[in-house]
Amino acid sequence: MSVHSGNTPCELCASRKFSLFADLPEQHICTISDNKNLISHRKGQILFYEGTKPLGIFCINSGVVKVYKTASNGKEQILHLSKKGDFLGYSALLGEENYSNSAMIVEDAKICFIPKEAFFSTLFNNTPFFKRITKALSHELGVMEEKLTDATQKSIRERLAFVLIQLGNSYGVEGGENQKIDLILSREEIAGMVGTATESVIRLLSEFKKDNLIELEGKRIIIKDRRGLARLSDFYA
Amino acid sequence: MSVHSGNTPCELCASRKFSLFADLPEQHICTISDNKNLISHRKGQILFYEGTKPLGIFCINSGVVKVYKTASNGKEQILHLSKKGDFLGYSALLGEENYSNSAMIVEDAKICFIPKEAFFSTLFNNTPFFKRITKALSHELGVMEEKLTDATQKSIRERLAFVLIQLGNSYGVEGGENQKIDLILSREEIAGMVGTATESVIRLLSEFKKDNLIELEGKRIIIKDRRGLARLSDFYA
DNA sequence: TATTTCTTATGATATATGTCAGTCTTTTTT
DNA sequence: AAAAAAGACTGACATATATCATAAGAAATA
Repeated sequence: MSVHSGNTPCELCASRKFSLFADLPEQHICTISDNKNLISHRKGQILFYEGTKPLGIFCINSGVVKVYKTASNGKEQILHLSKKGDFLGYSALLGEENYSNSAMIVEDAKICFIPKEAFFSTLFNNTPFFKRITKALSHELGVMEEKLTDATQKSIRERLAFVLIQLGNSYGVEGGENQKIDLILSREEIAGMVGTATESVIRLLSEFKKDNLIELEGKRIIIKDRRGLARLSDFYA
Repeated sequence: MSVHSGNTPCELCASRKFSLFADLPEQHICTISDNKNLISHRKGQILFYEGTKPLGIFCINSGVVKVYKTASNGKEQILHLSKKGDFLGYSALLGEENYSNSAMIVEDAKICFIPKEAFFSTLFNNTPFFKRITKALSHELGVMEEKLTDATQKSIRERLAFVLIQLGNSYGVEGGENQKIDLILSREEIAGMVGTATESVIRLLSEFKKDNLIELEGKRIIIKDRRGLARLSDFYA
């Protein structure tokens, strides 16, 4: 974990255009920029732990982070994956609560930490920005409600198919007919995304492979029949 | 559904002290008050439908409302129950999206409708109020994440026990050793809260009764052994 | 009051999925 | 390169829970 203080000011940051900072006025960008800290993280490192006190927010410059909760049986439920341009940890800050979830690096990452003072000062002096943050929060809530509904009403097979489609959308690189998911997740992590046992994921993946829906290349998954997966996931019904 | 325009100004509303409007300054209370509309709703009526456009927020003065999503198999997943003092529909408004869920009256209710203009004007001219709304939103997100984790990692029995405890907390009236849940829900609705089939709820309830955890009085449920239920719901902790 | 409709309840049955155990493979460490 | 650890995979098995069917009870309607 290495600190690059003063590295790449936000004004010039390439991943800013993907973020909620996208159209922040010059003045506020500078407040943020002067206070941020770019840190490099390796796979497996923890960004924050459930139950601890948030001191600022994180803005992902590169890499992938999983945000998850640890259930009482010890298993991880992955709530979402975050990548370039995503903000992390603002919900705990705005909720004035300790983190309700944990975050771990899944793919080596460069992440800016913005202390809460700088974040809040920008937020409370810039209503449009505050609105955008609130909008993002509301959207996230809707997504989570959808996930809850899927979790209780859909089968594991349907949910796995859906997770694969989503991974394809976010991390897919096209190659002819196929779409390769360019992100390495363990089977256990995929199980954490679906909310099931690791063995079930393994079994269903080989089934999907047998049915020519996907291709397996070690840990890598290649989607061969996106529509087939969509049909399976009950996306339209 | 009857309209009582100008009924009980917010200044004098008894349920305001339970709400996010609790310490709004006089001036803003009046903006809200002058624009609101108190409407009486009967059980079964719909407040809003998933997919439609929000035009304002709802503030519950009395009664109970269920907020739910309809899954692709036609079953309802109840996301939460709302009562006196609760706000409804602000998430869709702030997210600038159509309603992501529906709301139906579960117990006859009096509900104020506040048009979005009045709500927004208060929100954007009163940062502390905006903060409180955002705080509520963040909290809701955390609760939803917890529900998702429970849904994937706990058994139906555990979840039902937990739902009963929560219903006791929110709608319980004490009576000696026991706690009567003073809210009439169909078994189907309880199933919707737990995220399971109606028959499973019925079966588990009679099991809980046999184990002397609860008492059944028609649709009404009386909690006899709260600690027993808690133990059941939180097996590992 | 009779009739219809909805809800609760119980039984029989099927099955998806979790758990446990063991092997093989890949990755990491020494 | 060898040893150790972690992860992927497969099989056997148990079971919680969904589904279907049917009946009794309650509530709504005529």
